Amino acid sequence: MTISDRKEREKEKRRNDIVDAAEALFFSKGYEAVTLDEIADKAELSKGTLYLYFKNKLDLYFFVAGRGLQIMIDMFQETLTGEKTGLQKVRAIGEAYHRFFTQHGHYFQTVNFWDSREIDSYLGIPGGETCHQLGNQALGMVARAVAEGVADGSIRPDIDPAKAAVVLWGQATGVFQLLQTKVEHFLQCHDDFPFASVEEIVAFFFDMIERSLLPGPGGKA
Amino acid sequence: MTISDRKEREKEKRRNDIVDAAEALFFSKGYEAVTLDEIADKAELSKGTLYLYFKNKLDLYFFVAGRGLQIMIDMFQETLTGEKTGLQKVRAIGEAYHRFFTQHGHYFQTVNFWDSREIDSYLGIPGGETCHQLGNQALGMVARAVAEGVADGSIRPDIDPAKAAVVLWGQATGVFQLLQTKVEHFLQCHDDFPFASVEEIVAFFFDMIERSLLPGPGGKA
DNA sequence: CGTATTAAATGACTGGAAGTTATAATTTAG
DNA sequence: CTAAATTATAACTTCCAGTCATTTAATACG
Repeated sequence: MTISDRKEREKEKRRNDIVDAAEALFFSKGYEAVTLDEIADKAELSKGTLYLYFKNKLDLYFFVAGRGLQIMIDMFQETLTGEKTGLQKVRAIGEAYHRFFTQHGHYFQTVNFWDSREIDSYLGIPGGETCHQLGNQALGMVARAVAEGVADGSIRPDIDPAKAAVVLWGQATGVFQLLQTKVEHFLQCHDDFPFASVEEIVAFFFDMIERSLLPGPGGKA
Repeated sequence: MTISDRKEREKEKRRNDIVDAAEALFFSKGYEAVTLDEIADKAELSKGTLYLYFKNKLDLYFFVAGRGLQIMIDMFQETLTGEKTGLQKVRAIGEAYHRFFTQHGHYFQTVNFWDSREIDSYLGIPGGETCHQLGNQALGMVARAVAEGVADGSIRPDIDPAKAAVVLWGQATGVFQLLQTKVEHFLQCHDDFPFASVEEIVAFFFDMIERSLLPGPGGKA
């Protein structure tokens, strides 16, 4: 079926072009400020056509988020090559997540927009389902790294990998989100918050995490 | 000026009544699904009148968030009574934040909606300004508790209170947010995430935090 | 080649919601 | 009791997501 295959590929490419246009606009103006007419314009298509490829505006936005998640996962994958202890892998993922945050701030924001919604609100929408799956994949990578660390002794044995993955994920996301929305504020309030840089805070955060995972006194297992 | 005082109070009361109506609707249907006509209806006022008391829909929503923040701060205040070490105070605030999250989930969500926005997007809106101020107040309480802990030796000395406050706040918010939006999912996926309860995760989170603040080996100061 | 059938694209249209404003009602002051 | 000022109203405007009848293009077939 080379013929319907080609059509399939063309359709996929068209879909991709639309996401390209949408992404540029979303990144520059934010979700609400962008209209579908604008996107259609930029994609050199009519608005009606958009609805042949996406369920609605949110679905389209979630496709952008899906791209972000894929980039993030690829960055995780890359960083896991080489010999590492479980703890080192956890740290590597954390640092990759931080790189994703700094190098792809717009994607981070978009992913967060998806992630901060109740599950029910995006299951049933194609783009949302994709995000859901990719999100689980990312969380699974963290859980696996923690499990390895418990196995090889680099992480304290009384830790449940699944629980730890959820907590680590929430923590990192929360810290990055706070930094993204409030950095200028913190950096400006010299009196209350005399920070040198965002990196300083991130370094402190990673240090905290490592301390809490390390085997040592107080292990309750 | 008892006369303009009374007017002032009446205006304040009217404003409060509107927020009451808005809050009920926002809590039951979410921000986007609520229309100003509905709110006006419920408040037994016309839509135009709402604009005499609030700048726009978002401003009104931020006033609800402000209520939430005030409740939260009051809970923090309450929990800080009695003799406590700095570390105990940090933990107490953390637990109060958790209680706020469980007992006032709708407020938590509303506050989060505000908190996850860039500063510029809410400065200039009265409700947003209020939230901003209250948010700083809450963060300040955390920073002060950490500082006390460093002073009394219950927290390791190489910690910068301001930095720690930001990180702790981000961490807790991120974990709670993740739990709020994804609990059912985690509790349902028995295979990957065999959780007994949300409390278990929260307990684990608090344990992690305490470990990372405790004085002990590895202190780099 | 030319015609019929199917698929893809269009853009005018609809419904609904945020925000405005001219007018009316009410309250205050003299 | 009347004039001025404040407060409330609801009809109106604007804008945008989403729909659909129609047109255009692609494919299959005689």
